[in-house]
Amino acid sequence: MSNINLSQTEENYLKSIFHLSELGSKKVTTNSLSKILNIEPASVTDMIKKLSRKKLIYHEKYKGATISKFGIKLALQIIRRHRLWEVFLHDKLNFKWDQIHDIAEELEHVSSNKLIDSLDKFLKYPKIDPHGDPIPNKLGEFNFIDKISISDLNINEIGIVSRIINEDEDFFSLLNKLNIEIGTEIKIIDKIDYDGSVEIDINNKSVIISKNIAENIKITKI
Amino acid sequence: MSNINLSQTEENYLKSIFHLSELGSKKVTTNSLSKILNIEPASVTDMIKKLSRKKLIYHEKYKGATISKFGIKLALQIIRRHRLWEVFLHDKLNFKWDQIHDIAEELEHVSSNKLIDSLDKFLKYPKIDPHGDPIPNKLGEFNFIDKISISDLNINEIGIVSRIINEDEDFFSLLNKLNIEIGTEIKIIDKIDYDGSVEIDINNKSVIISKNIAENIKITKI
DNA sequence: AATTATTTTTAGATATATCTAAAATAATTA
DNA sequence: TAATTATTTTAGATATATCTAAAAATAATT
Repeated sequence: MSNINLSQTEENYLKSIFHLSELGSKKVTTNSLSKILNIEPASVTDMIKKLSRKKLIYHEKYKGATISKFGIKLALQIIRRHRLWEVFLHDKLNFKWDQIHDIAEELEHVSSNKLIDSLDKFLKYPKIDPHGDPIPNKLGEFNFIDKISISDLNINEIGIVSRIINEDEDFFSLLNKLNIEIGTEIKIIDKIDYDGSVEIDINNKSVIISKNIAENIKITKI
Repeated sequence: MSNINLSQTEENYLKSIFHLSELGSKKVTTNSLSKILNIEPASVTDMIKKLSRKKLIYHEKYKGATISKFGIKLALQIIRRHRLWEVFLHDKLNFKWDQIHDIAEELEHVSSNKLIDSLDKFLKYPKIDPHGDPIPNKLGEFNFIDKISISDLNINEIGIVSRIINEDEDFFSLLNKLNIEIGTEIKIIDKIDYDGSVEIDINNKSVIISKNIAENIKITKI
C-alpha cells in the first residue's frame, strides 16, 4: 500500500505545502514556506529536496514546488488526524475551541491508522471540526466547503459564523475578545471603502474589524 | 515550577531508568539500559551524561546511575500519561489490552498538563490501567501494589490474574494464546523443581509455563 | 537593457541521537 | 594475585534538521 514513514518535521512541511498550494492547484514558494513555518529559506530548500526525492512534491530549481497526488493523499491523512483530535478535545474533554489547535498539532503525528479510525468511530464520524473545517474520511474524501466570508456580505445582511480560517493564536484571542465563535450571529452595519474594514454588530455591540479579519471569518447567510 | 522540557528520547530513557531502578532504590547500569532500549552502550553513556547534567539522575563513572527525586517526579508524570492513554484506548476506543502499549508509547509524549488532567477527568480518575498497573495522580502519588505472582502460589492454590508486568508484544501474544487476561482464574497443578516451571490449569486446560512467565503474571489469591 | 532588489540555493557549521572500534576500568576466575 | 573476561567510556563517524553567510538565479525598476 501507499505506506511511507514521515518524520514529524516532514509531516509539518507537507501539511504546510498542501495548505499553501490550495488543494494542489498552486505552486508553493520557498519563501512562503519559510514564513509560515518560521524556518530560514535555506533550511526549507533542503527539506524541499528531501520531499521531492520522496515524490511527495515536484520541484524545479528556483521555480517553486507543486504537491503530487501522493503528497496530497498523505497531507489529507495528517489533516484528518488533526481535525479528529480537535473534535475530541472540544467535544469530549471540553476544551474551548481556541485551545485545541496546539495540542492537536502534537497528537496528529501519532500515526496508527487503527487509532484514528477508532477515534473517528468513537466521535461518530464527524464531518467538520470545531473551527468549521471539513474532516477528510479515511479515503481522503471530504465535503469541500467554500463559504462566503463577512467581507462578502452587504450592509444590513446577517450571517452566522460557520468557519474560522486562520488558526493563529493571536487571531483566536481576538475572536474571543470580540465574542465571536462558531454560531455567532453577525450583522453588517457599514463597509468602509477606504481600506475594506467592516463595521459589524455582535450581540447588539458594534465594532469595526479589518478587511483581513473579515475575510478570515466564513459565514452562512440567513 | 519544576517545568523542564525533555525530548521524546530523553523521556524514554528516563522512564526506563525509573523502571530499572525499582522506584529509585537501585543503581541502573549502562548495559541494562542498552538492553531494554536496544541502543548501543556507547550511546547510552552519552545520554546518561546528558540526564546527569540536567539533574535527573546522579552518575559516577563506571558505577551506574541513580535516579534523583526530580527524575522520579518527571518519570511518574510520563508513566501517568502512558497509563491514562491506555485506559482511554481500552475503555473508550475498545482496543484489546494487548494492542494499547505501542500507541500509548507515542501518545505519552504529548506533554500538555491540561490535556492529561482533562483526560483523567473524562476517564473518571481511574486508579489502574488495563494491565493492572497503578496510575499516578497529578501529584505523582499512586497506590503501590506489590502483588504475589503465579510462582508464589502452592500446588492446588487458585489465583485471579490481576496484573501483567511485562509489556513486550511477544509476551502479550503468548498470553492471548494461553487465554490469560486480567480476571482469568488459574489453579496450580504442579511446580517443577528442575527449572521453576509451573503447571497451571486455565479453563480446565493444563499448560506448563516457564518460571519467567510465572513471575510476570501477578495474581490475587482466592 | 542595465541596474537593483528579491528570492533561492549552495557551502559550511551546529546540536541531537545514534553507530563502530578501541581504550579504560571493574569483575571474575584460575 | 595475575590473567582473563565483561562492562563502560572515549573517540571519531553518520543522519536529521536546523542555522548564517555568500553565491547564483530570477524578477522588478529605472
